[in-house]
Amino acid sequence: MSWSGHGRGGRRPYHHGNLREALISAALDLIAQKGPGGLTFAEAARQAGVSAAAPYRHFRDRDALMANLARRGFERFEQRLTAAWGEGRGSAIAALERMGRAYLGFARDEPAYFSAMFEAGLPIADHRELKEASGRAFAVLRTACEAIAASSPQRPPALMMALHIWALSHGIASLFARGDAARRALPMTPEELLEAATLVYLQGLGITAKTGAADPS
Amino acid sequence: MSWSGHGRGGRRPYHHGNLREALISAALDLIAQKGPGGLTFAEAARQAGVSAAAPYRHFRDRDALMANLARRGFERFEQRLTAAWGEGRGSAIAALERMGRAYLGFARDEPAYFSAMFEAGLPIADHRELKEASGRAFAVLRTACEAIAASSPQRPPALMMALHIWALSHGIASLFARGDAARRALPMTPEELLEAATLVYLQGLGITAKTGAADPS
DNA sequence: TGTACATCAGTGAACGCGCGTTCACTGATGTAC
DNA sequence: TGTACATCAGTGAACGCGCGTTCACTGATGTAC
Repeated sequence: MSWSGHGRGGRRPYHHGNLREALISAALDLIAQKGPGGLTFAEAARQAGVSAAAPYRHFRDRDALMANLARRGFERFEQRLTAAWGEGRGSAIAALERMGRAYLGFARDEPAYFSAMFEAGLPIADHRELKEASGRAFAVLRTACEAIAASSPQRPPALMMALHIWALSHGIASLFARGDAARRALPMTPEELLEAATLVYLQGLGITAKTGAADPS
Repeated sequence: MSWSGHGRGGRRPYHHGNLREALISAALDLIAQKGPGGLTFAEAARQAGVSAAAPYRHFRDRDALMANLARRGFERFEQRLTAAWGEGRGSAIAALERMGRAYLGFARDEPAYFSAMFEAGLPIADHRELKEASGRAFAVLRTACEAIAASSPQRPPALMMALHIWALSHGIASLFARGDAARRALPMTPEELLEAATLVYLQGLGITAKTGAADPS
């Protein structure tokens, strides 16, 4: 980060050089520390080391910054889910378990993104970009469920499966796995809880693990 | 509400008479309209028609008011779940379905309470009253699961069942059933989604509806 | 039944603070010629 | 290669606003005698 260290000589350069990214990073810090309400334009500017007026060159207002955060969050989330799915490598069920762990891991490792995406009160219907980014992340889960449904004799509706798994993962993530102070205690790991629930659910659809990897015993 | 209408003569009485309740009611309005961050002491006082200093006679600060709201929310929630359970009337499974609908109904009808309970960022571990009230609400669900587990040949662990059903209900409630702008669209009712998921889950535990009331067909 | 007094629940003025936002400006950068 | 100029990304001062909080106060209520 040579542009922020600006080497020898104590003088800050007039141009920040990467203010947009610096504001986003500061905003994530603020949300992680104080929740979505703790994000203010003024404080983000201060943390980035610029005047209070500077952020207006990059974001229309606080809400635009928050929506940008949420969009980025959904993109990172999608990437993480896609990597976990890994084209169903191993077995589709093992891959679904990996996705579940990826969901929980995201809530734990990126509480600020999680908060911006799901708890900032952004009216998702009003932000097209946001709705689309959210849709792309969900599509990964749906693809996984389609693969599993296709190999099941009962042929359960994949959309329904995907919504169920999403809700289950989201419930566990927001109640028990989140990486901030609102996390509730649990007599086991969230991963164990989710894995057990998923296996019971799949069992209910007549789907059982074909590989040894995910045997419920 | 004769104490706020104060009949003939336009003069407001010096004493409000029920300020504590009025503040709580105003706070719920504010949260419902603008989210947890929209609750300020000053605005709540204004809506209740008193000076900005008056609330300090009843709550130490904004957080104390929020925590009080959350506690009341859990109590109402517990009542609603208890009523829905109704000692397992009908069949235990039918009663569990009623509880699921009660969960979603609460998120829809009382978005402000729901928000204060789950999204205000209160560190639940630090508020003993809150943790206990939350625990009592969860206990209702656990009781229901114990009844169902007891009548099942597999004897699944009731605590695990209760956590699964809680997470599932909570996920659907916060994503799709909440009564505010953050609700996501869904190609069915949240109730249908939850009922289907619950039946699949129970099926996975080897539990099927004994009465006709909840046949998955 | 009346009266004195303690207690309670409110007032309203005041203060400091931080935020959002605008404005004319200025320093730096990139580009056309 | 140099130079003029347009454009961009910041500054910093200023303003209004609403919030939190404290304070001495005052009006109303309840109770002891």
